[in-house]
Amino acid sequence: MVTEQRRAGYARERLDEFAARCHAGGLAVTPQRLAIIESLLSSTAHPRAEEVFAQVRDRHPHISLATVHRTLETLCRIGEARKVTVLHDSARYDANLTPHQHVVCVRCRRIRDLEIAGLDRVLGANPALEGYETLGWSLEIQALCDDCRGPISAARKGLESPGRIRKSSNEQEKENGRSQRHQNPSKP
Amino acid sequence: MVTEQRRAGYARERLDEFAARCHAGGLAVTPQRLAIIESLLSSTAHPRAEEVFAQVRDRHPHISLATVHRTLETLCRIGEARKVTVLHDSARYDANLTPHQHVVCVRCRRIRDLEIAGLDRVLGANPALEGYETLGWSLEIQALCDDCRGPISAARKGLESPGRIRKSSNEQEKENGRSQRHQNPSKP
DNA sequence: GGCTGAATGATAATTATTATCACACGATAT
DNA sequence: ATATCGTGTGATAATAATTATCATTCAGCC
Repeated sequence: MVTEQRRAGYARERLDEFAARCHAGGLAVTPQRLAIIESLLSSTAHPRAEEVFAQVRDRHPHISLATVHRTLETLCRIGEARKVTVLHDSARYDANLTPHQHVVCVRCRRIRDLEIAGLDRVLGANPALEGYETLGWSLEIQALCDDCRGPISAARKGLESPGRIRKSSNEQEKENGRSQRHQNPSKP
Repeated sequence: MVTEQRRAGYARERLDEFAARCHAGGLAVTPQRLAIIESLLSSTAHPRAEEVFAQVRDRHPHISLATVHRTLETLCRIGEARKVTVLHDSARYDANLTPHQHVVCVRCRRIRDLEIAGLDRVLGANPALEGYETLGWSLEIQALCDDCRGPISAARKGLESPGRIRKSSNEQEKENGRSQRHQNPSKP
């Protein structure tokens, strides 16, 4: 995915398969969805919903911003796109400045520290980073924790689809982390 | 940072040095700041602002949520804490499903793809991941790009700290278009 | 102890995102 | 093709997180 040619070829391929993948995922192939995936595939800028909206609007002046948000999350759910910012719902802070990484359970959103040896060796002096002054890096592992693995319980049902988790009056919060927000099944 | 003992020792040390570090950073040492760093240091839960707020409130019933938000960002700015979710302001999407990582310029927030070899080898079969079903991982490198390096110009001042970037009232809009929300000088 | 600029609290404003719901339309069977 | 059905969409309201504003307070320094 380094050259423009490779990117364009990849995009064409993905676009060709899109209808089939929608069907596989039980989704209707709508002009809006096509426009959105096409816009995403044509960009290397990791756009925000608003930016996709602006681009798609040129050809679909009637499209709604809500549809763009919805569709982007849908694309992530069926594995056609991914969110660069996985833990996006609200900011999380950490005063531990020792080198460490994080595992995040994609369902309950709890975060645990992780020490992974040898990472700095892999990252150090990477030629791809030419022109950048590296300040730091963070690795996040998306996973399912023991508690959240297994069949979807009734309590958890309905949380599978993406959506901000809101404080619902009857909801008991776990020690930390809110309920699941979106699936991110993309496996590198 | 694996055992509780080590964590507690680290926290005590950091707390002891906190006042000195504030002075070094040109910041006043206020009870609110002390309470917030103490709360952060006492936790391994990577709390949200709201959660820190709840904890700090026990001893400082008059503290404002805005202060907690402000202070957390301040702590990040002087390097006393870090945001787990670096690109937090708004969600960013990527349709490129080939294995790749991202470099983010912390000033202009542009994201560029990166291919780093050997990462999967380092991550595979890590004993620290016991009890987790790994779904994916993402590595993000924070950096300064060529364009943004160098002395801070007047125009760029204030963009140093991570966080949402807003229109400042004195900043006249140069575009009529609606998406002038974040500093993002276009460059592919 | 008093001065001064930075920090805070209270609150309004802004922004991103999601919920709701009436209606449109894609998919499938006829 | 046509009718039918259920999902998807557009418009808009609602919600949540975060930041701005501004009067007041207080930490740091004399």
